[in-house]
Amino acid sequence: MIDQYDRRILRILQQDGRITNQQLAQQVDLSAAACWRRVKAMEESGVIQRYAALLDPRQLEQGLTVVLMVQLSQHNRAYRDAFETRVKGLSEVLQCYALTGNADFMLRVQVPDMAAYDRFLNDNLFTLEGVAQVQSNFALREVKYETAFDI
Amino acid sequence: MIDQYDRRILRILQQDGRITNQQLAQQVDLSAAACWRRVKAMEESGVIQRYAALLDPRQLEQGLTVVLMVQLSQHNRAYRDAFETRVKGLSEVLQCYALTGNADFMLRVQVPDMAAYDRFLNDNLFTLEGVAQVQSNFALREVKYETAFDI
DNA sequence: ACTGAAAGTCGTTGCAT
DNA sequence: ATGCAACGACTTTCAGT
Repeated sequence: MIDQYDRRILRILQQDGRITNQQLAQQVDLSAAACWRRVKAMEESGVIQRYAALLDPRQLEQGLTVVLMVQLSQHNRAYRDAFETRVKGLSEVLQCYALTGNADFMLRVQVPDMAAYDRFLNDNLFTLEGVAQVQSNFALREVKYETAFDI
Repeated sequence: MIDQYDRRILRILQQDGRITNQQLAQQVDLSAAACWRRVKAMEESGVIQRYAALLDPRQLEQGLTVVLMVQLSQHNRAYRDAFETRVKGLSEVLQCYALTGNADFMLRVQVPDMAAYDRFLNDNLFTLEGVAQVQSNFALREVKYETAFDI
């Protein structure tokens, strides 16, 4: 089970995924070897899923964020699976959740500009059977973007 | 400016933020020193914002994801700033975007369970002046979660 | 800008507790 | 589970192109 040492390790790694093992060990007050073994065990068990560099989309010409609410026309398995499989394969879709409420799915899409978004919709979403409604909400501002949650 | 070498470096770092500089250099076909300087320059300029370990919320008792749509009663600066400042300070709120469309904001909140979400709403959101409507959409499933976008 | 080499630091394993 | 010690691997800097 995960104990307080693990939690402290995770809290730090969420904020700095590239901290050296030695520094990490020092901060959580363990020997380097003990700390290292704990991190490896959590990578193995999937508690730590992966490490990522987080980039600035605006500096990389991917500055348009769109939040989409999608409704399917019927809630059968075929439409749902087709939609989810498509979504997983689209590199513009960074996040997708199946939701309770009016909309069936929420998507976050990251594209360079409106022209690219237009293409994205026409080529990838409107071509899908069973997509009844798509509401596009454009991000005026990113108020907060955090990957770290409470542990 | 960012060139093709930088792009290749970024693509790899998005997927594996803990790759060693040596491996990275080998994969992009640069010497270790050249690769290292490019990475440092991109960290300096903010193209690389930070490195993060991505964890599994379900294994850490933070398994309830909620997508909130929030409307303010008036669109003046005071209400908006109060809301945004509050949101930035709440560790349960991992993402928040100011949006076009009916809702003014979309929030993604990560909590352990419904009881915690109830507390979150009552303590942090309903206490704010100027919040006219809050629609909570609970995530049934995480279809996709990606931090990497096209470069 | 780049490479190659040098020096210092770190990761990783084996062993003992 | 842990710490210590050793070795190989890696990061980082610097001189030279």
